[in-house]
Amino acid sequence: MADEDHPDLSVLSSAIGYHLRRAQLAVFQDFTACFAELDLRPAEFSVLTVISRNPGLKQGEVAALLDIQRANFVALMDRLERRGLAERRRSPTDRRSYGLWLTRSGAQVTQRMFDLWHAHEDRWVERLGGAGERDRLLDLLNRISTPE
Amino acid sequence: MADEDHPDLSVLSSAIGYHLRRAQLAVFQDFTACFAELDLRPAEFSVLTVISRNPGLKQGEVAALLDIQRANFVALMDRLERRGLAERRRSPTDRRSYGLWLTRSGAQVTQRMFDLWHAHEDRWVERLGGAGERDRLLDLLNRISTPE
DNA sequence: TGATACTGTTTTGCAATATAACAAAAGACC
DNA sequence: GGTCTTTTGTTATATTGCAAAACAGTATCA
Repeated sequence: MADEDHPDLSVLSSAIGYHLRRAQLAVFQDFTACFAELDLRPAEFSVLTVISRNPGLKQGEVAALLDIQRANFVALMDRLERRGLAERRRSPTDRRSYGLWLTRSGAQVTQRMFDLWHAHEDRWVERLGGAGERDRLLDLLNRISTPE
Repeated sequence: MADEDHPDLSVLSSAIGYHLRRAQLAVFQDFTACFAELDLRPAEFSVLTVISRNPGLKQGEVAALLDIQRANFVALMDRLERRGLAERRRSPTDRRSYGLWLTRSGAQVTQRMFDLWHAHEDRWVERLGGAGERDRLLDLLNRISTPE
């Protein structure tokens, strides 16, 4: 039992999932604030990143890489295309599929995006106590999210 | 640029938010599977936990503790009440507010819930490499989610 | 050729979350 | 005591993220 002013949260305070959710929320909120200037959501950030590093990848491949359902990926890509950041180009060998590419404007935005991202990321690294702590965190998170 | 079979995800692979999201998703999916037997979502788990440890807390207080909007808490609590797990009792001193309590049946379910939870949690601790690693992870996550 | 599998798409539903507005009640202040 | 403000639970509504089913066009393969 807890006293009046300081409720007992001890069970939750040792729950991995509970803390993962809170941390993820904090980082995503900061992300949204940082990228308000470019009006980019986390999912769009990751899509632009993948396309910029791997131009020409098929739509379904990008979706699978990011664990996004093909069906949900459509509207996401529609928006990037409507904003002139990325485009679908018909595959010359497979008329069902599209390759995804950045537009010239999309490449510029992506460059600015990476700059913003480094600033965002650096702040969190500092808060964690340095790159070493960041690596430790990523290692632990990978043990959780890597299958098997 | 990346080769065909192994797309370059290096930028994302060092992104804290990206890995937080993936880890949180993995843990929550496992949570859902573990608690299918009791048909409890993560939010309901946390509410039952708080009420069981702090019976009589006001509805708004529980919501605030868990960072749940008062408005969204209503339906959540409605469901727990409809299932006979928890109940609202009018405060004797403030006719606007309710104190939240577990029912007898709710207390039993909560006990079973904690058992399931320990099994769920232990699996993840083992996967992390022991309680020491778990504590290290929680410490890092707290540095992220704790304000300032 | 014909059966089967893949690709992008549409539609739909559910759950989580956020905001605005409201009535009832409490508290503050003169 | 009577007004003004704040709190509490609630309703309604919109948005977002995510998942499943079904479909048409296309490729693959026996």
